[in-house]
This record gives sequence, C-alpha cells and structure tokens, in this order.
Amino acid sequence: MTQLPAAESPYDRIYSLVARIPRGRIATYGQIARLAGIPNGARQVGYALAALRSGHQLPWHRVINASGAVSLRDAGSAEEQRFRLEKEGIRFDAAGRVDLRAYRWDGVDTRCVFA
DNA sequence: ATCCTGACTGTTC
DNA sequence: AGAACAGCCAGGA
Repeated sequence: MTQLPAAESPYDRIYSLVARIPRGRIATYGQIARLAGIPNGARQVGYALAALRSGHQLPWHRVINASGAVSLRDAGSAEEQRFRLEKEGIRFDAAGRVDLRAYRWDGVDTRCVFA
C-alpha cells in the first residue's frame, strides 16, 4: 500500500475530538472540523453528528455553530441540547446564544471524561 | 456521473 | 445586529 491507509476515517477523528470537549465547555462545528484536519468541513461535522446512533456516549451537545447558537433543526433535539448545556453551567442569553469567548474550548486541554 | 439536501461559515449589505 | 449569498464536503436518489 503506497498511500497512507487512514488509520482513522474523518468521522472517527471528528468523534474523537468531540469526545474530548471538556464538560462545561463548547466547541463550534468549524473548530472541530479544523482540528480534524478538514479546514472547511464544518458541515461535515454536523453531518457526522447527525449520523450518530442512539446509545453512543458522545457529548454531541457541546458542539454549536459559530454564532454561539444551537443549530439543530429538530425543535425537540435543540431543546435537549440547550438543556444539557445549561445543566453543565452554560448560560444562554435572551437570544438563545452563549458567550463563545467564555466557553469555547481551547482544543488543547484534551482531558475529558464523559458525563 | 449529476442533482439535491444539509447539526456550517465568512463576507457583504 | 440580523439577513442574504456563495463556497464547502458527503451521502443518497
């Protein structure tokens, strides 16, 4: 095999990164994509998360869009995401957005234990 | 292979 | 600050 056989698929890298987001912190789709080596793959991150099956242990709720708001289409899921974040101490403003400056994950402190 | 859709984003108005 | 646009990449039909 001449080409480097991707030890991990882009999706796996995305999932690994999401799993590393510390509790009480958040990351944007574009941020995860960039860390995963996909410069303009923000949508792919969303796509990857949308492909998640029930029963996984990924803190998917810690991923939001660049505006600091929840991007889920489904109202119910969006509500759940917000609820989970608030439970971790994330504050939402009247417009339903969070302060990215305050909660954005550095991408460096890769210590994270689920739940 | 082509077209459409989508948990996105940066730029411009 | 909010809305419109175009660019992006992957799947499924």
